[in-house]
Amino acid sequence: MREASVPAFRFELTHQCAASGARAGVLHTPHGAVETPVYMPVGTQAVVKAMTSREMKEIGAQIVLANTYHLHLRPGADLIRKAGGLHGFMAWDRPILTDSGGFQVFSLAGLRKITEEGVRFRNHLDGSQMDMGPEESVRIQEMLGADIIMAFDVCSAWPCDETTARDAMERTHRWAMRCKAAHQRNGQALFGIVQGGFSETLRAQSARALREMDFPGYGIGGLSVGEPKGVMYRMLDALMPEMPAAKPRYLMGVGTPDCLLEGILRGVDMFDCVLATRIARNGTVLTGEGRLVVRNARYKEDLRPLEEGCDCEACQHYSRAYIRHLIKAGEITGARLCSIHNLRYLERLMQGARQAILKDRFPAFREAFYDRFDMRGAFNRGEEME
RNA sequence: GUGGGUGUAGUUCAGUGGUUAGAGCGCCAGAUUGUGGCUCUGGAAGUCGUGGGUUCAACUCCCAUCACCCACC
Repeated sequence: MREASVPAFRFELTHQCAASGARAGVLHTPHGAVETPVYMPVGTQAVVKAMTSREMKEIGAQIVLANTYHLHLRPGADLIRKAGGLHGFMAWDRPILTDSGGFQVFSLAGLRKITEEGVRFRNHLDGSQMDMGPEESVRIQEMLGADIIMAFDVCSAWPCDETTARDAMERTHRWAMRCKAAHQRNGQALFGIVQGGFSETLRAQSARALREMDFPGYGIGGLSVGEPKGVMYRMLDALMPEMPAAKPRYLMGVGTPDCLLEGILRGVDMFDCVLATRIARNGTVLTGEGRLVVRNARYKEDLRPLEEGCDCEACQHYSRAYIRHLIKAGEITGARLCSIHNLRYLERLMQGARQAILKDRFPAFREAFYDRFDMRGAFNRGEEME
């Protein structure tokens, strides 16, 4: 018997920009609505590093990620289920998305063996052996209780020959079917994941295959793994026409501010990325003018905020000189303030994008971003290889 | 005053006759895209206390001297 009290997952496409492929919508979940396009902060271990759930709310985060592999290893899904699922465990009453552990299969290469059945890991904490497959991943994700869960997929590397990419893609499709068959939890949405390496043909083929399986939403995986940005954009261009308009599209692991806008331009609704919080902990922040390495000596006596006009706690109360001092001194609060700023920066960027879409002015918004944002340096990765 | 010890990179120290003297930390910079990351990579930096001497060759051995430390008068 169905639990009528659990609202079903639903995506509402609110508006499509008349001047581009950019979309604005709303994800309706058991824990409330998420306005898209959305950047989802990553909280691998049931915490966005250095942040409390209350602070995440103050920043305006609508939804956060957690990771099946990491939480299964420690502290274990049983404990989290007993604690009221991830929502209860981490005191976060807004939506949560869990990644399946598929990406860990990829990033822990060398410590694992993949077969059709699943993956055998040597876990990175104590080296002991563990198995994970589509059914196991879904079972754990049901216990964790996120609003959106991801299929257990096979991610191929960059560069990658077409045969390897095709094998990974086809296995991803078979595993997607198995995830769907295994998934039972009411109200929780299971997203399939598009793979296909760096072949436009395979990407389109993967999107079609997933569409036929009829998932409530679709991840786009296997991108932003080191390829030039132009390659990633070509893959998006190739697969997007095959994606059902009525379902949300989630570009996994992206990214930098410019990549977010390029994704939105091409019709992506959801993103996640560790970049903002990771670079924050190493003393780098994002601003409308580009990246600012506040750790650098040039900011030693700079009493201005990280970014003029930013409404975040760091910018409202503290100077670059102070935050640099904290970072240099290894003080935790330095990492916290940079994280708060970067998360708030991306939140504001996405809000701006959404407003522009609703006014059919997304291309102009994107142009205005590039006019100010300094793309020199790291954010140019791979472009010279084009 | 006597005896002993120590003086080498910003700092703490390795280096005891043989190429352009090393390390940790610090400093400077770079990296970071579904987090194995308070991480990783690279760089700058020393007339080896000073002055003599021995030697083909001295951070290294000898003498003097200065500074600091310890012990004893």
